[in-house]
Amino acid sequence: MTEIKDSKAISPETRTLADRVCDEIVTAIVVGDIPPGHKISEPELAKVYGISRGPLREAIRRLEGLRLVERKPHIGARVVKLSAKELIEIYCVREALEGMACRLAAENMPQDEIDSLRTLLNEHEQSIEQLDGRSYFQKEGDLDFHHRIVQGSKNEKLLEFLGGDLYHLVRMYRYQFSASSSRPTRALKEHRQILDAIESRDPELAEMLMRRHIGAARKNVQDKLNKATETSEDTHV
Amino acid sequence: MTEIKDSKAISPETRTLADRVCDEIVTAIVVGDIPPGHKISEPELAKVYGISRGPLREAIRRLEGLRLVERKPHIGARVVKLSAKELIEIYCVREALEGMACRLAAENMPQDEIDSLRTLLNEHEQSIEQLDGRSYFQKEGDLDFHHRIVQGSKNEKLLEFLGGDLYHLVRMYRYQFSASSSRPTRALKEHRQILDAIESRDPELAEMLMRRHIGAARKNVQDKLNKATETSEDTHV
DNA sequence: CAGTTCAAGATTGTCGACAATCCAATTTTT
DNA sequence: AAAAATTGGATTGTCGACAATCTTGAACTG
Repeated sequence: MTEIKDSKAISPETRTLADRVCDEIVTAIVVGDIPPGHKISEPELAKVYGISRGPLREAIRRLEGLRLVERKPHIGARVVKLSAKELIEIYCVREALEGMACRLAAENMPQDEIDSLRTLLNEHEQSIEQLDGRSYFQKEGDLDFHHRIVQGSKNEKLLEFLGGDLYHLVRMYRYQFSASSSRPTRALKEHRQILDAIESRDPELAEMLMRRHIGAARKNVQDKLNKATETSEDTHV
Repeated sequence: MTEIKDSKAISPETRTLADRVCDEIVTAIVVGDIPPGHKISEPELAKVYGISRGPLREAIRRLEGLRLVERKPHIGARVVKLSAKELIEIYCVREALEGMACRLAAENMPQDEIDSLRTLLNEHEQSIEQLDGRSYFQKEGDLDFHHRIVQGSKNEKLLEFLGGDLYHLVRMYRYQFSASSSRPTRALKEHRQILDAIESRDPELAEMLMRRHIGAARKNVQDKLNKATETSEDTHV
C-alpha cells in the first residue's frame, strides 16, 4: 500500500518505545497475528517486544483509544471481536464521514491531487486485469483511494478520525475475512464516477455518490452475513 | 447536566487510578482549569492528584487518544488549542455524524425515548423563559439533546465517537467562550422540528434537519469569528 | 458425586529510582 | 556587546520490585 507517513519526519530514535511498540501491536492485531478476542498478557508481550511493562501499558492505553482492544480493570485487555452488528455500524459511520469528506474534497482538493488520484485509479485498473483483481486492490488499494479523498478534503479532524481510528478497524476486518468487495471492477467504476464529480466541483453529487458507494458495500456485507448466519449460528466476525 | 453514566455500574474502588485521574483531567481541561496550550507537567500533576507518574502517564496517553492534549516525545504534552479552522472542522464532522445518527434515530429510536426527549425539550423551554435562556440551556442542555438523539440511533460506534471523543472538544469550546448558540429560542424550535421528523419515522427529513441545524450553528460561529478577527489579529479560540 | 470453599499461583495496578533528553542561564569568544 | 558554546537543572522515558486483585485447581462438605 502507499506509505502514509506523518507530516513531520521524526527520526526513529526520538520516538518513544511505547509509540513504536504501539504501532507494532496495531499491525499485529490488524493482520491477525494477535487474533480477535485474544487476551493481551502484559508479561508475555513485554518479553516479545523486549521492553518493560511501563511503556507497554501506555501502548495498551493507546490501543484502547483506538478501539482495537477492550480493557477491564484488574482483569486485562482483549483484542476486540467485531460482531456483525458492529461491522454494519462502522459502515454507517464511514458513509457519513466519507460522504462529508467527499463533499469537501469537491470544494478543496487541489487539481494536482486529483490528477495523481486518477493515475492511481489507472494503476488499479491494470492491477485488476493482471492479477484477477484479488490481491492488491482488495486489501489496500481500495482504502488507499478512500484515504486520498479524505486527504483532499483538507479537513484535519476528518483525517484524524477516519485515518487514525476507523481505518484500523476496517483493515482488521478485511484481513480477517479475506472478504471484502469481491466486486473490484464495479468498485473501480464507482471510484471513477466519484473522482469525476470531485473534478467537476460538484459537492452534492460527490457526497451522494460516495454515500451510495459505501452503502452498497455495506449491503454487500450485510447480504453475505445473512447468508452465513443461515447456515452457521455463530454471528461473530 | 444530566448524568451520563456507563451502562454497567463499576464500583469506584475497582476503577483504576489512571482511569479516575483521566476523567478528572478531562473535566479540568474542558472546564478550563487547565487552560489551552498549557504544558502538562508530569511531576506537578502527579503531586496534585496524589498519585505516581506511572498511572498519570497512562492517563495522558488516554487524553492523547481523546485529542485533548498533544504529545511530543521527550518534550511533553500540552492542552490542545483549538484554532478557528479546527473548530469549523469539528462542526463539519458533527454535521456528518449527527446527521447519520438522526437518520438512524428516525428508524430505531423507541417511542418511550422520544416521549422522554419531548419532555426534556419542554423543560428547556421553561428554562429559557425563566433564566433568559443563558445558563443551563447553552452550556449543557443543547448537548444533552444531541446526545439523546445519538443514543436513539442505537449505533454503538456513533455513540462512542460522538459521545466519547468529539463532545469533549465541543464542551471545551463552549466553556472557554461562554460563546455558543446565543439563539436559544431558535435552536429549541429546530430541536422540536427534528424530534417531530424522528417521531414521524422520516429518516431523510430527520437527517436533513439535523444537518441544517448544525450547519446553521457552524455558520453562526463562522460569522462571529470573522467579526472577531476583523478587530483582533489573533484567531486562536 | 456435585457444588462450594479455600489457597496457591499468576496477573494487573502502583510505586520509587535511574538513565536519557531537553531547556535555560551562564560563560566564553569574536 | 552580541552571538555561540557549555554546563547545571529539570523533565521525560524506562525499568524492576512490591501490593492488590483475580483465576484456577484442589480439598472439603452436603
